[in-house]
Amino acid sequence: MAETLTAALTLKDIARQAGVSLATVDRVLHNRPGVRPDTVRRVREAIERNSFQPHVAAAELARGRARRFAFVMPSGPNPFMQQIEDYLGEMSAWLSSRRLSVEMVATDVFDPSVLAGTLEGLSDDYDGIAMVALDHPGVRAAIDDLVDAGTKVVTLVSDVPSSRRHHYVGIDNIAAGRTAGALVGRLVGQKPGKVAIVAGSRGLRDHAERIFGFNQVMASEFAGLSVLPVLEGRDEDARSEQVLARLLSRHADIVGLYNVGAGTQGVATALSDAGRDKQVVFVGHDVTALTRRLLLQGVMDAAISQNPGHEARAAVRVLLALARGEPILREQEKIRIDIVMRDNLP
Amino acid sequence: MAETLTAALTLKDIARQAGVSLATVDRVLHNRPGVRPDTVRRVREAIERNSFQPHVAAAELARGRARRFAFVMPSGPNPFMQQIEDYLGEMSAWLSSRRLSVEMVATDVFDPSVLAGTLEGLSDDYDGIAMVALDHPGVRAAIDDLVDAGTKVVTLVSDVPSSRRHHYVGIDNIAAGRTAGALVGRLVGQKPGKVAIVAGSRGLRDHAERIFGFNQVMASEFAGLSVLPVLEGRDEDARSEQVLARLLSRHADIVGLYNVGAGTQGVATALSDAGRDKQVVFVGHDVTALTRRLLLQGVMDAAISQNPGHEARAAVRVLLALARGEPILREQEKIRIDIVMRDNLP
DNA sequence: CTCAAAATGAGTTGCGCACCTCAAAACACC
DNA sequence: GGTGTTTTGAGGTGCGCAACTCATTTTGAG
Repeated sequence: MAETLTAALTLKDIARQAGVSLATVDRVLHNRPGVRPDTVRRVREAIERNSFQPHVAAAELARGRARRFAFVMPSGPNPFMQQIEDYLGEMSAWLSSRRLSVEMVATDVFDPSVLAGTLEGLSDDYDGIAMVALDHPGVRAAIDDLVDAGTKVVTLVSDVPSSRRHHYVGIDNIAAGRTAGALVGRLVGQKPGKVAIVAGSRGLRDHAERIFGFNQVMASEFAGLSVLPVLEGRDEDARSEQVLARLLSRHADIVGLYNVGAGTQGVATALSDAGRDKQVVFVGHDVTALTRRLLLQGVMDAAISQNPGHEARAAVRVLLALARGEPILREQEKIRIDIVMRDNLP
Repeated sequence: MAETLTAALTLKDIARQAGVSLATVDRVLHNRPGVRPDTVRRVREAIERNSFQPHVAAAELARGRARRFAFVMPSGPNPFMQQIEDYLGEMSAWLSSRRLSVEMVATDVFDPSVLAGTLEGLSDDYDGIAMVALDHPGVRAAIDDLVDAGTKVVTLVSDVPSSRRHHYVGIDNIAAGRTAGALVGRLVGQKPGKVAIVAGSRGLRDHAERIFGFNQVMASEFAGLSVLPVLEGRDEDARSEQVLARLLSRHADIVGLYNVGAGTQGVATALSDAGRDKQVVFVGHDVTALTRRLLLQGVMDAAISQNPGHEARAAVRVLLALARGEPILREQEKIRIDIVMRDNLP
């Protein structure tokens, strides 16, 4: 246990060791011009050698101006997004005691040109941006422009992997689909039969990925179950109910159901009205007031969830770490695929 | 969106508003003596009125001395505890850039008098302590002494609810047991039969609670399954294997198995040797290299997990917030009961 | 060698607060 | 009224760094 106490070095110590002045160390640390490459190397070495870390409190204090972050979210009512906003609200004391400001920017994230237009002016106003974004060339270009302007960008829930965004905060949707598939298969048991899928639209990247993962598992491991063609409910209750009701009436041997997106209320209603809510294994996404109730009632059997509170906080922490040049705790910021059943409801 | 920019008030502003000097505000803020009750009230009101938050970076910088935390953990090899240590190691950059020191203190947490003795001297050396503690009167008294001395105390993994510890970082073990029960019951399906339980010891609080929750669910919802008396494996592989092997040979109709604690290798071996690893639904705890392999092989069907990385980080964050007098983000620090199956392995 | 440009040293200021001292004022009590 | 005690004001210092200014030295091109 003879660990030497972390010496609490300061910039001054580094300057002395490197044989330069404080100003030069400061220039190196902030990549400012006016330092010979050889000198840069010497300073970097001194920093490495002592594994020196600038005192974040001192740095933050000296900065003066506060950092401003924006969350670009879909306009219109959406319980999941609403939860993210709520959790940000709960952080307000945490944020203000760090002189951080977080603002919400609502826009039509489903229209690439509208979204790209919204993003355009933002880099002047904000140090960092978290966004729920569509994967589209126009959006990709807008993101890259933000990055070039020095703004930190993280994608939230839905990724744009082809862009140069700094980080993605969300789940692996293929794995989520696989998990849903395994749950449906296992919970159905030995019983052979058909499995239905209700999605918002096959065009949404995350939905497509989930369906892909789901089918993967069904095909490879549950030969007794045959998957019916995907129904498109457009994430709306009325339409989801309608298309599912028709399917149920045509197939008496449906034993499993995977609801990929929203429209959960409609799906549940169709099941109940057909009097088959107890026989069909029903797996969906996200823990909301509704899915919570359906789980407790036994209508839903499991929900695949990405913790929205975690996502909101992770996005803020990642933006902050990026802005400060701190390393990101990858393990901490990774969003896990939660399986939520009645007894481990959060 | 006409939200007025958070005014970034300072102590000086509060002093002016309350009509007192900086020194008096400082006294109120730190509960130092020498201020008339009426004046205290005026200052408090000014703080409330502006919902003023001291700038944590400035406070931290002005403090000077670093904060020291200790993790009191069981000595001897224990993969779960090892993981917590590893995750703390991954935080080292984060810690040192905040001038925080975290030290590990190994002790025999299962011997109340040894543990109490270890805790005794610690309050002089540390500002905060996270501990894996037994629920025992002697330990409770030692914890209360620490709290009285001004040290912040959080219990980790295993709680001592009767003590005055400031916070518990860990899961609700009854709910964990219920979740395990629901999983075994659901995954077994319609098949009737018997269910075995292997625990470390019925004397451990967390094991007892898990068994309680498990039995609760089995009794109320899976009438077709009968639970056999609990086997005690002392968390050792050899003994767990031995007792389970004997049980398997006596009961040909075992369809489910709940392994409450460690000794997982022994349990798996017993199952495999009996050639029944595919027929018996096997649910256990924690994601380790071993359980990961068993899940992938299909020997284990699900693992109930409490994210050790999250627990380590949450303990540090809670200690820090307590030491600074900041509010705790309860939602963030809550440890969830994760259901881990093959497809959502983290 | 000369001169401009680049690199560097030296120094200052201020961020917002904790923590300290010392003196002055207000107060309580007899 | 005097005495001792409590409360308050005023002020200073320093934490470690960012972000500047300005003077000086070094470098390279011609």
